[in-house]
Amino acid sequence: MAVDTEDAGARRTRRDVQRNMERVLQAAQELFAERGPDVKMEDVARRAGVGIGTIYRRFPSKEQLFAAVSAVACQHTRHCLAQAADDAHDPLEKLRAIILAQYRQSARQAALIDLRPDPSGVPPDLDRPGLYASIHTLLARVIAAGQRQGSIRSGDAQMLAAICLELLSPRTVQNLSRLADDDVDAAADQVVGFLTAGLRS
Amino acid sequence: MAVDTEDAGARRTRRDVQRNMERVLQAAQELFAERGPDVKMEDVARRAGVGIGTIYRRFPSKEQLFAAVSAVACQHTRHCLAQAADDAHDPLEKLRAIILAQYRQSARQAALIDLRPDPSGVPPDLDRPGLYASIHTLLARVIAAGQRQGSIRSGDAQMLAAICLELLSPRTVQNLSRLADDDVDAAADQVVGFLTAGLRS
Amino acid sequence: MAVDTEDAGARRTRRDVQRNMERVLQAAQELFAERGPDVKMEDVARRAGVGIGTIYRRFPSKEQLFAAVSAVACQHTRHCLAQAADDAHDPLEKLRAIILAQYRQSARQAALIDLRPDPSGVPPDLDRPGLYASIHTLLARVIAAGQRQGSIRSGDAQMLAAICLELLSPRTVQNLSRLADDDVDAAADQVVGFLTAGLRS
Amino acid sequence: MAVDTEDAGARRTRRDVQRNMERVLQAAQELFAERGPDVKMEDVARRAGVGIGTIYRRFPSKEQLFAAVSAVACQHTRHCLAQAADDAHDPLEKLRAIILAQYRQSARQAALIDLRPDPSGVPPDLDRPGLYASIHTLLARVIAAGQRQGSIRSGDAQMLAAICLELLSPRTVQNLSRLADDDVDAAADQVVGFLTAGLRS
DNA sequence: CATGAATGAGCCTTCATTCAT
DNA sequence: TATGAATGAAGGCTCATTCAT
Repeated sequence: MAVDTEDAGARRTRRDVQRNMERVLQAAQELFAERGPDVKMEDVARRAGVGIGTIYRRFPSKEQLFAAVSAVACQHTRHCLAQAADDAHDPLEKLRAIILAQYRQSARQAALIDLRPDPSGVPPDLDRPGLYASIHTLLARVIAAGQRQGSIRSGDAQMLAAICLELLSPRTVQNLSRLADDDVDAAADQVVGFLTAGLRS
Repeated sequence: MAVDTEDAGARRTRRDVQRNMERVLQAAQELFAERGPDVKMEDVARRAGVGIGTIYRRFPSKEQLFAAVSAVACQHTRHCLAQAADDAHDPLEKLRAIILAQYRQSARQAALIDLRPDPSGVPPDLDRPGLYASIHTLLARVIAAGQRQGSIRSGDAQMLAAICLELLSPRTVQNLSRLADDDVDAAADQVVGFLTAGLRS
Repeated sequence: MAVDTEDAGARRTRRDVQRNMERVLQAAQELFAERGPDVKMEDVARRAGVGIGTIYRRFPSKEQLFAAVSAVACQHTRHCLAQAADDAHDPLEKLRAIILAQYRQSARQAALIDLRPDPSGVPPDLDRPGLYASIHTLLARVIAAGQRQGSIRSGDAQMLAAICLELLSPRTVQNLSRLADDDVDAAADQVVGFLTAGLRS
Repeated sequence: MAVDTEDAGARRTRRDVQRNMERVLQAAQELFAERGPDVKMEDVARRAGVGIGTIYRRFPSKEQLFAAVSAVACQHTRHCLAQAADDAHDPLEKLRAIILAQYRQSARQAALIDLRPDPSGVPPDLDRPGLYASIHTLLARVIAAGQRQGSIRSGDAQMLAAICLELLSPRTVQNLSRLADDDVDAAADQVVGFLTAGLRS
């Protein structure tokens, strides 16, 4: 029984810790998305409902917290986009699904991650380069497949994929969604219509 | 004679002042473009070759310096784009010219200004909203004209204009140019091809 | 049986507690000696193999832990030196024994305590002043005895004792031992020779 | 005249800056001596009568301020001791002069620098190692000279010099001076008497 | 009683802004 | 008027201490 009690205690503690870290990541994600990387650590702590020390226990610096947030969001994004691509068979349909996935995430308040290469290239950002490469490759393959089967007009698939990526950047998603009265599906439809018109052969 | 000397001094001073301000704006524009709005005022001063005090004499705060840089660049951009629109008669040609103008500016090392609305809306940015509105209106009118004459496919002209604007953002311009081996004309051609395909009816 | 069990448990617990405290004192002593008073409580806890909470249960503050370490080491040092003084009859021999005792402690990795008065006087250090006074008195008496019997040259016994103490400070012991290739007996011999030459009448 | 005025202005400014830095070094020296390296930068600034920013303008970190203080004091100390050694011809007299110099500095409130090797060896301390080596060499030579001419007893000159250095450490100087009712000359005399008795052949 | 996660005051450092020269 | 030294508020981070488990 003593053993059981101890185990339960240990398990409970660990669950709390786990939940605190999730709260921190969530708060950081929201604030970074809302106000950029210049948010104060204290603000992150406040929104997470913890003390600053708690953040620093797991993330030794602001930079690393930012990187962690980025990594988490990246994995999520990659997963969503790959999933969307898998769920459709026609290349144009795949593209449409990918775009809708990204636009709908903003409606779900899920953090959007910037999928574009960073021209300044300053922060290594852990997984970001890998993410960019994999997403870019994913899109380029889908487009190339469409070109081979004739449903997408010819042209540099790399460049066309890059253009798609630009139209999936967080700010673009937000701007276009806002212009469509926050009806992300409408915004996505416009973009999809535009893209497919622009890509179709 | 005393008067003459003073006059000469005053005139020279005025010319120096003028030149100093131009240097400051130039330096600020470059640094803001290179490293974002977090550059230090001292760095701006150093690159401009003046003391910090000199900057503060004309621009009472960093925010206002930033706004001034923005305003200058905006005016330039608006001028270029309006010019490009005037020089062509067919709506699609106008669009093509506008896009080329923006892409070529980055090749000329001229600072690109972000023409998109800022979703965070944080900085008042003096002239920016006006610029955005006028550019957006310009594009929407060109597109609407194309729709009326049948050369551009139907759809929400506001939204289509917004999509165009997203593809003219500094980072997009840089990313796509880089992907085309810094051949901005090639990048612009791809985008133009894409846009016209996407817009054409 | 319940009683027996509880008793056994209590006894075992008490033994554990005892051992934990010894470990904590040992770890603190080592770390204070190695890295000065700026060691982190967490490092002490880690080396002791306990949680920080365990330290705070017995020592309500870092200062008190430091004082406790000091007190323990002091008692040990005082014991060693008094012992050394008792084991010899000739005053000069007593001194020699005292010095050797202090130098050999450093070779045994035993923590050396600073026997000198602290000019800044900052930390109350519980027992330290008492220790200093008693050691100083001990040395002064040994020297005065030597002076009375003529084996030590005349002079202010207080001051001569103070000089001896300076040559017994931890850092001096370490520096001189190191210079003698870590041969503490050789270092002690040099100091003893020096001291006895300087003290002898 | 304009030129003159400007020059005067420039010179005056530079003099102020110079004086500020001297104040900072002075304040830092005093506080480091009084309370060790854990003083707050703000306290240094307050005692120097400047803002913290002013300190950071010249000394990019606390560590570097500390190093600068150390370096200044070192040069002064080395100068004093070398001077003292030059002013006497008999080796024993040289030693006496060196010791008096160090003891009298503490009376003059001049910062004493620790001339001994640091067993922990942690801080690089800019010039300190060089200082230690040069002082140690100086003392060893003086002692060796005394040994050659017979006025100092034989023994390891390196070790004897090290013992002298220990008796010249700031804390020793302060402790012994205090014990002699702050009569540093008396304290120095005792140490000199002790040393020469211990060194004389 | 032991644990170690959480806390937050406090320190070092930066940088926008002011002001004496 | 131009200069750049001085200022000090603010933010990142540490670590002694507390407390829920």
